[in-house]
Amino acid sequence: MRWTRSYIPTLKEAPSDAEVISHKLLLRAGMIRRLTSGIYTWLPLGLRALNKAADIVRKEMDEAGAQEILMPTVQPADLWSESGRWEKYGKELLRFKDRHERDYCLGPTHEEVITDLLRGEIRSYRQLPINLYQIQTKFRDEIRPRFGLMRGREFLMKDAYSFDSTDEGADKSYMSMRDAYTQIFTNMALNFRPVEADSGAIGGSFSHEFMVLAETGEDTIAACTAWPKCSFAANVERCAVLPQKADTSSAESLPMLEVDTPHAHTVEDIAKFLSVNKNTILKTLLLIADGKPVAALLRGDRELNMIKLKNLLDVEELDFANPEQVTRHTNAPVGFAGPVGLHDVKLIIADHELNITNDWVAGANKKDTHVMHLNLHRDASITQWADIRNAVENDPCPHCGTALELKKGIEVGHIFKLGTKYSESMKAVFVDENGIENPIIMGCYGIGVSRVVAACIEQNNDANGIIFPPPLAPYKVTVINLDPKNEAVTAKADAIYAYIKGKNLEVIYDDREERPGIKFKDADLIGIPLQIIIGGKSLEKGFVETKIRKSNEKGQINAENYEKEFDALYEEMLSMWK
RNA sequence: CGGGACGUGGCGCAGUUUGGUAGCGCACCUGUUUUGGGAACAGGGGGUCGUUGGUUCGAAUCCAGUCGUCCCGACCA
Repeated sequence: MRWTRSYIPTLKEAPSDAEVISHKLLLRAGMIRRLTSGIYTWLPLGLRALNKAADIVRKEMDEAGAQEILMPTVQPADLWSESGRWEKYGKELLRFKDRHERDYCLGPTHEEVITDLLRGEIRSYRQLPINLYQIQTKFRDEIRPRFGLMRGREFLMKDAYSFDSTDEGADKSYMSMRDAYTQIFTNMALNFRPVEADSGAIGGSFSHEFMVLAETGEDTIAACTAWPKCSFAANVERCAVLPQKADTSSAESLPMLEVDTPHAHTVEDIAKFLSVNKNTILKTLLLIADGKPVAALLRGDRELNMIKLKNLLDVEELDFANPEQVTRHTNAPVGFAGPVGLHDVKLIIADHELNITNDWVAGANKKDTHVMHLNLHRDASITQWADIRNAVENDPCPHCGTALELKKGIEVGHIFKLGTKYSESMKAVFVDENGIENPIIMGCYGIGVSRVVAACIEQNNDANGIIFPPPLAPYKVTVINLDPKNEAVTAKADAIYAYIKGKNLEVIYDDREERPGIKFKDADLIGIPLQIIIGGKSLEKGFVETKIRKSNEKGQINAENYEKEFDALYEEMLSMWK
């Protein structure tokens, strides 16, 4: 493709509303433009990268035995009522009515549609297993779209759904998708990790996320430092924290003692006021779980993990209590809650880490007062000891005990074993060998294709722009004609361009009548892996210049017999990404 | 939804405090000279100052509403 015939509107400066690097570079490189919040147009260069990602996904899905279909974007409300999600899904589901006042939504995901499709087709176990997927535009009315493509409202997603007649079969389907995903992200030359994840609103029994490691990631993952010997990695949301040995040495501790702590209502304040470390303070958080008050006890320097607590209590809604509720249940303003004397709070959950000592500082449920030497076993009545805090750096790995480290990640893929959640509510059944009707066992598997492009750029860039890995690069090579008015230069550039095109490599030929500086800057910005530069000065000396974007390695190849040298250079560039 | 910031030619910004009829850099058009890391000079085109209403002789500027965008928190590919 000649640059003069393509539409690549690069920008010298990024629009001020772009914050993260991938968003800025996508805009500057002329790959995307914003239409409205969280909704983007893909320009030619960007679309090429997007299609590369989609093609890699498609190839591996087909390889894994899945078959591509295409489902509608607009979905009828009835289906969502059947699964129960019309009520449950919330505002993220964009709803609207047609001219007959019938309710519809834009599909944020397609479990309902695919289940509806297959319940009409599948009768017998002989028709299973089956795995269908699509690469299609999704719409989720996100609370806060941000970071350009990273969290858009409209985005391209690959979603696959597996249907099995047995549990073992479903596990096999799941594992095969896990392998396919690993292959897909490997083929994209991304630095990623599969991690254990929470199954969230989609439901189901277990799931893994695929995380691209990047500083700007919105998720935090806890990974075992013994990698790759131990492969454990989990979203901190669900990373188990193992109980530690109880410390019984201080069992005969001092009697509990009230102390005045005027105006000290944060852990910080109390630590300062009493000159103690935050980890000797016990904090008591009041929450409302499906309308009932719950107290969660944690070490002062820890964070409550709402997901763990929610799963433990098995409730629909879990929220922090508001100040009035706190006052009602503790007889004190916010900041003085403690585990002793919470009469109408029936559920008191203590993080099992609190076992390590029997000497705590805690709130006294009285204004401006705390207690010292609190012994939870002696002084409080704990409903349950459990793992309810977020994992932190250096916690032991749940698999091997080695220290964990925390890393930032961008979620680009998520796989779920759904079980019979949808097949039961929507009556998708089959008849087994014994003539008995059973619900189909399902799995669902997603990849954020447009997010992959953003994540790739987050991971591969420098001060000059994008550094595309060859598998996702819109073009593999760029031929830069530094002086289009110079006949000798142009003849050579044309010839090299034709040669590379003839090899079936995608090549963008910068034939613009611009100053060299502009072309160098643009080539770096759009991140094409290999640059071939033809200019008057070097051509007179009998060579053309080359630059590998990733290593910034500059070289030259013979201008007369460039074929072999080019081929070798191209291979060298590819090997840098292996 | 709560908290914060912003809205002025395509992009980046100044001007708003203290009202007087819109400016700078980049980009664009014409010409000349240039031509190896975002050229120089000269000339030129383009803006209902997000929008609505109010105050005023006069509003980008003051007041009120409204729309939009971005950032920080609960969601998810």
